[in-house]
Amino acid sequence: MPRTRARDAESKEARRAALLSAASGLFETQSFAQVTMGEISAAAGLAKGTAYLYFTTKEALFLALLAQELEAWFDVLAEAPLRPSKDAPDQVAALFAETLSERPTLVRLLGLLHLTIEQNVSAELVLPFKLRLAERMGEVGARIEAVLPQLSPGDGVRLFLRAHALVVGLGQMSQVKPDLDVLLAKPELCHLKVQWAPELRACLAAMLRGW
Amino acid sequence: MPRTRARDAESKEARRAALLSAASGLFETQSFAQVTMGEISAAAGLAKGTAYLYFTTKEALFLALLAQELEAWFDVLAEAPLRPSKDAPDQVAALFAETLSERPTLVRLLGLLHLTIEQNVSAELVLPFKLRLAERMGEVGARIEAVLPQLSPGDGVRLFLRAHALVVGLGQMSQVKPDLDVLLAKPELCHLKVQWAPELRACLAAMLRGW
Amino acid sequence: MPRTRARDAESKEARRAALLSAASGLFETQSFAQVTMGEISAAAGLAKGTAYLYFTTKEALFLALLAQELEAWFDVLAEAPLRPSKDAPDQVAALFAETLSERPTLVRLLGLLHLTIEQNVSAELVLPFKLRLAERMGEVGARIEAVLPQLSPGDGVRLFLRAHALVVGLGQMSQVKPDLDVLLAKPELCHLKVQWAPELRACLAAMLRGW
Amino acid sequence: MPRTRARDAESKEARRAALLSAASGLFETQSFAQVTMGEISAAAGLAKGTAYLYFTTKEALFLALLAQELEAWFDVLAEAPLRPSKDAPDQVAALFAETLSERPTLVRLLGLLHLTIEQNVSAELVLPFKLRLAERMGEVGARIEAVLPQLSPGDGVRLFLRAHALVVGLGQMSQVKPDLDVLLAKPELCHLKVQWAPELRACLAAMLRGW
DNA sequence: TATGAATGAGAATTCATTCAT
DNA sequence: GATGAATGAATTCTCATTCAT
Repeated sequence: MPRTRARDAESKEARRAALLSAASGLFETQSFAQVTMGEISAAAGLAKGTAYLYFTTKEALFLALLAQELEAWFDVLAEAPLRPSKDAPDQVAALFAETLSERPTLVRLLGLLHLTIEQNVSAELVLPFKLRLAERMGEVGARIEAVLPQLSPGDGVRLFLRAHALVVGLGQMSQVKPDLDVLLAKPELCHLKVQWAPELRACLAAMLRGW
Repeated sequence: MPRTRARDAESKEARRAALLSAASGLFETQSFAQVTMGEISAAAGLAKGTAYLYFTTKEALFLALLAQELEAWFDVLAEAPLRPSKDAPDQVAALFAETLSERPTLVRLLGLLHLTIEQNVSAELVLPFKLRLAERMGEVGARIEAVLPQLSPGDGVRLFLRAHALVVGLGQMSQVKPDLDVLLAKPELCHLKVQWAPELRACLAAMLRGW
Repeated sequence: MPRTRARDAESKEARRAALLSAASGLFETQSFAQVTMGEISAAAGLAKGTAYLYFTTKEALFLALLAQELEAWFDVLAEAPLRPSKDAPDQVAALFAETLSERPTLVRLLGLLHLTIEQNVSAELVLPFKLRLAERMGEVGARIEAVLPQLSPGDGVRLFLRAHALVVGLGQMSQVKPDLDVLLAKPELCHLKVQWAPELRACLAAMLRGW
Repeated sequence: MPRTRARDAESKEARRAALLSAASGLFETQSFAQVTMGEISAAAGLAKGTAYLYFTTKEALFLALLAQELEAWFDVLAEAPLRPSKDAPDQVAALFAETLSERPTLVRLLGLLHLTIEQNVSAELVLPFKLRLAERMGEVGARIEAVLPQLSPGDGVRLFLRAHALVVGLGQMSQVKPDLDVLLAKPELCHLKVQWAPELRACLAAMLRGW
């Protein structure tokens, strides 16, 4: 165990990253409630209390993780090829659906943001997160506005918010208990089944076409 | 204490209704986790154990409450005037947004359905709920299909599912902590504010127009 | 369901027997705590409250069951061939071990008698049970005394009490959790394994030889 | 509240011992079920949760208490004077009966071992307990084998197991409810009375004589 | 900075028993 | 005699967070 003390900013940042990485790994196979601060610390090679030197609460830690994941996602969106065309709505919708499908952790964290994370983190901590989020949504949103003539300025950000809502809502609907899933196979109920990615894409595409 | 016993089916139904009503009242001002079975029973004038004669679990009780609320909502939708016209998409969207705005309990229960309720209730109890839900969505969905030429058969049900996702997602986004709400007033962040009803309406209208 | 009322002593006795039989059947596969009065009543085709017309408590019901089982066991012992001989101790020990092996319900009930049953039944109810028990132990005990010269008058009853203690103690020791049973296979621990019937027989035989 | 923290192994052992001592004290006048973890912690001057830093479950705590009591008992047996003689069986029996009479807590814990403790403790925790038990039974058992020619190698351990069964069985039989105890004074029933220590001694002595 | 022992709140559920009808 | 709705007591264990060293 690193009895060594992170003195310089660099090694402190390394500790922080180790904690985030550990949390991310554990969150892949367990729910937010199941992942404990003790496990995260241990997986990062630190003592329980040490985690609290870097993150004020468990929720703050996951907020940082979400910020990291979002940053990476926006990076991808910022470089994605976008060209004005008559099927631009579908292009954009597919871009969202595909890039998010590859990021299940991000999707699950987005489902935690409002109900779990924001409710247990001080406003001072959320503020920079929100500011950065607004910045990047504005930046990438502008690129999207550029290829979709029906979007007015500011609608790019709004698209992100609507997509967020769909991601969260559809995410919940597709997490079905196995024994219930069996029942949903009945012909009367099979219409209630929701496939996350195709549904997200279809919703976004329709929404953009009709914007 | 009411040593009186609900003997006939009628008075038993009254007890059941009293419990649902008590739960509904408590749920208005508290979260699902905060409302306890003890409180519900007491509010209904019954002993703690009595609630379990009518509902196998806390989740089963709230599932029944949701079923009741949904039934009432579908009743309203089934009688709402719907006429084919070029702004039918907006009419339908407005109908959803308005009727749901008046039913905050229903909206919050919908947010509980997949993550909390269905995960803790036996499949046998969910099955009739789902069947009835499918039935009514089919019934009202058909009415909606009739006024929206772009909807194919079955799209009515799909519309309900997509609306459900939006309701849940937007519902979470609009539950903002007061201190955070203050910060969202800043000019850089005000775009992130989500007003539930107008947003739901706009999303649904756009989606239907572009269906 | 028998809405018919047991008026005469005969049909009342039939009800009583039905309850005992139901309890016995359920107790074969479940523990005392797991068997509920509701289950017993239902299995006997009666309502829950009706069981309390025949037995004042759950423990009283099981005391009656034990009395029944004991009576049958004593009947067998009373007719078992017993002949004085130099290996009479082993004969008697074998008789106990074999007849009890065939009566697992009796063995389990004996383990319940002191800790569970007698602690929750009024003394007035235990008295006739004890009197009858003393009577039969005296009766069969005398037969045993007759073939074992080392036994003085009264030692037959004492033998029963000691056998009871062994039955209970060995009974507990042979109920080992499956995962623990695996560990007991180790060479260092295999000596700790106890086989109920052979051990009971060996203990009783040695005890009688050395009486 | 003792915000003081047991830092070194020594003070941690002291905390452990304090918990065991507290549990032992409470168990003297209450049953296992009546003694709560909260009471134990409080009696040890600790918070409820702290007990779980030292023992994974309530049963694990009582298993440790039993181990401690057994260790002390075996220490006494290991140093008890044992000499071969024609009344060695009675000597050994008396040794068991007397030393156990002085240890009512040990006797009651032995009655808990199979039914309550082992059923609720992980096999990993029971294993070292069993191994140590086998070791000490072997050690003291060998001493006993040395003074009793009728015992073959391994019979010492077997003696302990049989004694355990008797201890448990007789222990239950001598825990009679006061009101029942009055009835047992009747001349027809006084034969059913069991005095724990003399009876244990007599049983063991006879068993050893007839081994 | 790092540690890790100490803290303490928090709620669903079962089932023997009763008693009004 | 039969019913069955109503009663209500009772307790473990987890884990985020703190803070003395």
